[in-house]
Amino acid sequence: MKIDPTTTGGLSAQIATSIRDAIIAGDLLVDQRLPSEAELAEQFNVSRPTVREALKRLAAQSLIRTQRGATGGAFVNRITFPEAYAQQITTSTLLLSMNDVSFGTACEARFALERSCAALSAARRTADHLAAMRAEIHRQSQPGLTDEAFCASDVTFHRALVDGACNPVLSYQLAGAVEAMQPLMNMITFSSRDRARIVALHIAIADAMEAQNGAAVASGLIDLETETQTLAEGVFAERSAQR
Amino acid sequence: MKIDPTTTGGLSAQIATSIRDAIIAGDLLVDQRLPSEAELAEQFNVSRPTVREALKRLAAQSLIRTQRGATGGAFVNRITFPEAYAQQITTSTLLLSMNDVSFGTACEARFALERSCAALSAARRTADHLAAMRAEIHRQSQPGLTDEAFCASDVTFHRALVDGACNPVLSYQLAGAVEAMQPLMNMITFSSRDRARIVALHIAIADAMEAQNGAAVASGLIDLETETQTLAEGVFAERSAQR
DNA sequence: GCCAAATTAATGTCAGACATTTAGAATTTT
DNA sequence: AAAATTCTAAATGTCTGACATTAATTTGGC
Repeated sequence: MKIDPTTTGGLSAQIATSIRDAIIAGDLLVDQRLPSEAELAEQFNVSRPTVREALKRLAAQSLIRTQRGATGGAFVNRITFPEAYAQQITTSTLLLSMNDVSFGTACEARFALERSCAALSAARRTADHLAAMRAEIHRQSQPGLTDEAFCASDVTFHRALVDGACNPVLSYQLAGAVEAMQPLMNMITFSSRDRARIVALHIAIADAMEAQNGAAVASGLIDLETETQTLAEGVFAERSAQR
Repeated sequence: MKIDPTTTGGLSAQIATSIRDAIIAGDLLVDQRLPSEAELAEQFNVSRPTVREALKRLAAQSLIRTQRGATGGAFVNRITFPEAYAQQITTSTLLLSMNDVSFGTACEARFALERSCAALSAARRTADHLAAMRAEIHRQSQPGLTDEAFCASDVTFHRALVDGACNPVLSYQLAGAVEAMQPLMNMITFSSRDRARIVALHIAIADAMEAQNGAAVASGLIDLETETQTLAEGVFAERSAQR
């Protein structure tokens, strides 16, 4: 495992890249122990702090985990779905908030992706998924709910829909798309009339899920996207008028 | 900016979490300079190496960038789409390779997601997107192409299709799904007959794109998924027979 | 007034030490 | 002999202090 001097960013970055490539290439298998920090320092001909910085970089990406103690050390980590979810959500959220992506573009992407699992979810959803969706609809109907709580419930509703496809890969890929929209949605103030319309659309989708009618789920999602886009346009028009 | 002692994983992890939360919450804006390492060390009451480990963790997630020199320091980084792509692809690839996700599950998710942009891509694709797809089809038809090169070209073809939707958020979300499949596809050996069938399906999809017929693109993708799944089943059946 | 050299402030790296944790071996006790 | 306890060793976690490197700024000379 040698370092490639063409890669930039300092020694610790080069070492991190070197180890990461070894993991991706399969030279280091899951749960395999890396050499100790002192040994790595000797191998790469750098000091221990430099090695440590490299290892922390890898730990930040969940590529390794470290364990203290006599038999401790750095181990190649099996990335779990929850870990991958969390990373994806963080990255997606920041990507949207930092690149002034328009609401319309993000919304379009989100609903397009979500529609992709309509058929699968309708076919495979369990009673639990349906119950989770109904529960969120009930919560959304409560008066006195803050806008933030309403949005959070909306996210939970859609994640239940996505999870209904019973495909963990699909759930993972969609986690970022669904969750990253929440900050954007939070910018919107929902009147009680708006909420009623959204709840009605959610009910229609849940009904379609109950009937295992994939086409109806997809069309319900289209209606919901239209409603959301219209609502957002109104909000943004009002904002720019105030200026 | 205080640290939360309940978070686990050592001081550097706590400090990294604290700064990350400040960035996500918007307390630190893009391009804003963080205090110097020495100042952070004083603020958090830790030593400089500990602060540095925390900063390296954030740098690994592209949350900050560092600059040397008199006016240097750590700056909140604007995550670019290419950076986000790279992270997503790494995470997705490792997630699939380390969790023995079945080929069928991954393939299903990938094509479901890709179909989600069929309509948009058909409607908005430029001549460039179409040309890129045709170019890859031509490459795939070349005899003497290695399986790996064939798969790589396949990925490029599909990314061109996805990019045709002209929605960067969609492209980003799909990058992981499309690219992470490549290692799994590489496990398959494509006979020249297999390749011919795949190329024929690609041509059908490209033709549909040229005609801006979204439904035809979607149905072409369904055919391609069916073909891919059948092909994979054959390969895996043969492998298990050999055992 | 302009160009070059010194200054300075920051990150990058190194060396060595001590603290802490943990598994396993050695020892003592029952 | 078995079980509980203590000891030991190996590893990560952290601290201190120093020096190297980089790049903007200031200063000095022409």
